[in-house]
Amino acid sequence: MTTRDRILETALDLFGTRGVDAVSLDEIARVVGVRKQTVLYWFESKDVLVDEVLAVAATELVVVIDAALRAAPDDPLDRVDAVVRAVFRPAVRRPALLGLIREVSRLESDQAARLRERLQSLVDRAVAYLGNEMDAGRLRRGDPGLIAALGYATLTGIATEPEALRAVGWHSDAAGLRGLRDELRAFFRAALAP
Amino acid sequence: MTTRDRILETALDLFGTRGVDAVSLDEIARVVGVRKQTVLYWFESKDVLVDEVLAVAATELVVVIDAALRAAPDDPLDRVDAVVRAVFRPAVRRPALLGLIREVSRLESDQAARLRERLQSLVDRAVAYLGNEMDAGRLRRGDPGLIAALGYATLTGIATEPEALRAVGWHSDAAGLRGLRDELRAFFRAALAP
DNA sequence: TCATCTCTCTACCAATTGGTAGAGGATCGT
DNA sequence: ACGATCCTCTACCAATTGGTAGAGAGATGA
Repeated sequence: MTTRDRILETALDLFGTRGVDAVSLDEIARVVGVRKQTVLYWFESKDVLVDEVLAVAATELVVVIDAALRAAPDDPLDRVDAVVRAVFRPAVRRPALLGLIREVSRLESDQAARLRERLQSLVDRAVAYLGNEMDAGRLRRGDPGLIAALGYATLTGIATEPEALRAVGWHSDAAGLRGLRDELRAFFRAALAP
Repeated sequence: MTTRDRILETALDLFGTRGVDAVSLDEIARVVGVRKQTVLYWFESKDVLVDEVLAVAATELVVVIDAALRAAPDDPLDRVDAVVRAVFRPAVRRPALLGLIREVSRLESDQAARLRERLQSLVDRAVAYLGNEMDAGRLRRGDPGLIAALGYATLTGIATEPEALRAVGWHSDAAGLRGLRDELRAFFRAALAP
């Protein structure tokens, strides 16, 4: 892997788990095994680095979701289920991914705006889809936009806050992961069923 | 209000909306209208300040929830509903409150540990209650701990991420707030009904 | 061989960080 | 009038921040 890619990956992990502001270029460089100035050679400033990291994260997310949807059956509950399963795996294995998206999107900045732009079409498609299925009576009636936001909040929240799970006695072993994933699926099914 | 209280309140707002690391003592002092050294007079270090702010936030949350539960009817769906309504108001009016709790609890630190300690009894009570009501057949069966975590994730997520709501075309006016609150209640009802 | 391009380095910078030292103005009970 | 205590101030500090300047090693192509 090139130095550039290693910097991107390391930055994603550090930014996502500890926050953009809390991670210095020096620290990223140290983890990669390089000097800070090498980081600044590849990315002209920290802002640019953050932007690129966000682009990587957003793309990764879109790809995973798209792939899951292409393979999913027709029933909307099954399709929601497919998305949950698809996002769940990278989310818990790499909490930094959703963590970073969440952290940045919460702030008001140019970066947040660009990130939102990159994910907007995904959001629009999801909202339109939910609306259609509600009209067809295959999903519980409600505001499609708010339902989508609630789903996002639930999934992102649970994936980015292992501490909350630990507080209720959950363990992140294989059985725990399976249990969590299935509980999450049942939760969404119950919440969305007509 | 005393200087100390104003520092606490300002710190809660700033920490909660922008993150602990991103907010300097200088900035807190400036907003309060005082010098940084005055902040350090009242709180011997930034760590101590963070701790005290967390204590305030945790206490506020516990008080609000307890009050709502005391006034709520017996049916578990109604009780969940009461908690949602009670937390919803301070959460959207002051996103910093839940935002701070979420941000800190996500990190692994002594502060996170102390915060968890302060909220643990609340969590334990909620989990035990959910378990009992499931046994009584008044709630959908599931892992009470995970269900509690999912509820927390949904509520906190939606309250701390206005950007996600904006992405689906939501507006934070009076009608929007009412709509969101009701959608949230319906979501939980559907997700938890037996 | 020479020049060029890619990549990483050392050395430095101004600004900001959390924190210390200690002076001085109020307000208090005596 | 008095010292004591409470509160905020100015002035400073070492460490860290993001960023600049420019040298030099190593490969590549002519």
